[in-house]
Amino acid sequence: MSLSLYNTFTKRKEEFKPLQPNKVLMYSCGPTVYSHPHIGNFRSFVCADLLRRYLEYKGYRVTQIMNITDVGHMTTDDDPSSVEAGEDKVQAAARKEKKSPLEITRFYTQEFLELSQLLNLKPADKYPLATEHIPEMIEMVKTLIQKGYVYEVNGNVYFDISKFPDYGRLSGNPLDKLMAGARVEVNSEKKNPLDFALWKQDPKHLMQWDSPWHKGFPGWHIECSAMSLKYLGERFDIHTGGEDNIFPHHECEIAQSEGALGHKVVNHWFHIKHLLVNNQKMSKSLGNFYTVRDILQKGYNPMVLRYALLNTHYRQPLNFTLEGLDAAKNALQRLSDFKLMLSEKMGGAKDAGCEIHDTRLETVRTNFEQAMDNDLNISEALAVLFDFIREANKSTISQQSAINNLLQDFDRVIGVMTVQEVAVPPEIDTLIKEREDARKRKDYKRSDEIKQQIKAKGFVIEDTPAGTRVKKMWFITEKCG
RNA sequence: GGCGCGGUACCCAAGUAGAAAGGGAGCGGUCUGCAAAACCGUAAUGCGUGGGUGCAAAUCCCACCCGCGCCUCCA
Repeated sequence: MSLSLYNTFTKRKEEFKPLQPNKVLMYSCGPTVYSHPHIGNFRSFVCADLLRRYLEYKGYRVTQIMNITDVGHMTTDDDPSSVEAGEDKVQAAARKEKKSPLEITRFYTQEFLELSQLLNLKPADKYPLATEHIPEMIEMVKTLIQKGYVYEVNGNVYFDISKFPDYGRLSGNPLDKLMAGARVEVNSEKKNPLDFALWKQDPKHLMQWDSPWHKGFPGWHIECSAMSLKYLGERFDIHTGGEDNIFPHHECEIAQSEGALGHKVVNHWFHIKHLLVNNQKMSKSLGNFYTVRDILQKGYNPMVLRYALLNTHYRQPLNFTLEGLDAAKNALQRLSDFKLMLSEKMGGAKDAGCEIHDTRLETVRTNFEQAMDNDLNISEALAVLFDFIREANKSTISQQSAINNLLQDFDRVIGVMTVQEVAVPPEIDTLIKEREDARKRKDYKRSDEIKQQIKAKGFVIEDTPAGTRVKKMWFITEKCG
């Protein structure tokens, strides 16, 4: 079976064929590290992670590079109070927080990596920083100058898009229409309003590097071209990013990389749709803006957030709601309870009788793979899993290990079942025994009191035909109710 | 104005021509000291609206109505 993926460049689903057998070179657009990452940022990282994990599940060896953008974004965004027109986001944050740009980017890079780990993202092979690759960027700009794609005005270096006829192809934007609808142009230095900066000079900018042109700093787009070339080479398989990157960022990247190298560089463009909150764009003024930390502080286990971000197809806008987060929590609880049932070797319904055979397990696996092969249809894949769980819950289970292997394999892809097993603390054990005694005496009042005490400590009591069982409340803390 | 995406039950969400998946919530059961878990039953005579093509349409075509994204800040 082969994987088919939608390619933004061709606007079709295509069979995925790596450049080299069994190997995939993947570049993921990473964060700009100037503030706390929000759940929308992480949707695209989680979806890129899902793609990577599924490729690995299928036996590819994946090399994944994720850039950290720590310089260069221009901004006049929806928070105008904090950012001056044309100011770099990192610089604006530095001014606002009264710190140096380096302190800012280090802090938020660290936070990004911590959150990535919490959300069970497989670490990229390398997280190159833009500011540590200035020489590579300058090299590439030099090459572009040699090849005649570039012009220089007052120490600013621009890419001349008229030299690159394919410009606009990725996004499907006809250039004349783009110009017709372009926002007010403030920069009269450019030959064409769509020309974009490779190198800028601005004496007020806090971060400055020497260059053959003028002391200054790189344009945003050049970092991905330079760093993907350095770490993945002249051609690579997949480039991922949020849909907002299609234009202009990735369009510019294609122009730079292909201009410099003289051939196609990226085979497959993989873009993740944005998420909405309560069917509206997330924004601070609407009060529906959530950082990843906001969600975790509400008491949700990071796996719950991962599941919620994952469970809608990546090319579908995801409507994020707190209700949806609770649904995700309960779905994970169901998965978790199923694993518990398996580990306790308890059959399901007493009158079940049906047995699950190995051939059935293979069918489940095949169905899961077929769903994922179809452009990562995670919703269908999860449906296969949940159908199986219902079936297994009412069957006689005689081969726990085969089922466990199946679950583990699925979880190599979805990555949500990895909560650490924690031993039940002795104090809880004592309480359980005390409760057992109370129950034997039929002192149910006392028994229920103890149950409450145990719950307050984050564990749930369940009396099963096989005895009393205690479960850790994994997915949400009491704080959230 | 240009390019593109979406509107499927109470909520989320698959399905793109041939009997409307799955998750969550609710309700009714079985079980239980009570619960929980699990299981069973229950939910769209219908897939934004109006037309059209087909033996057959959520699925194709046309029009319209909503929502969203991008058009040099954005994952």
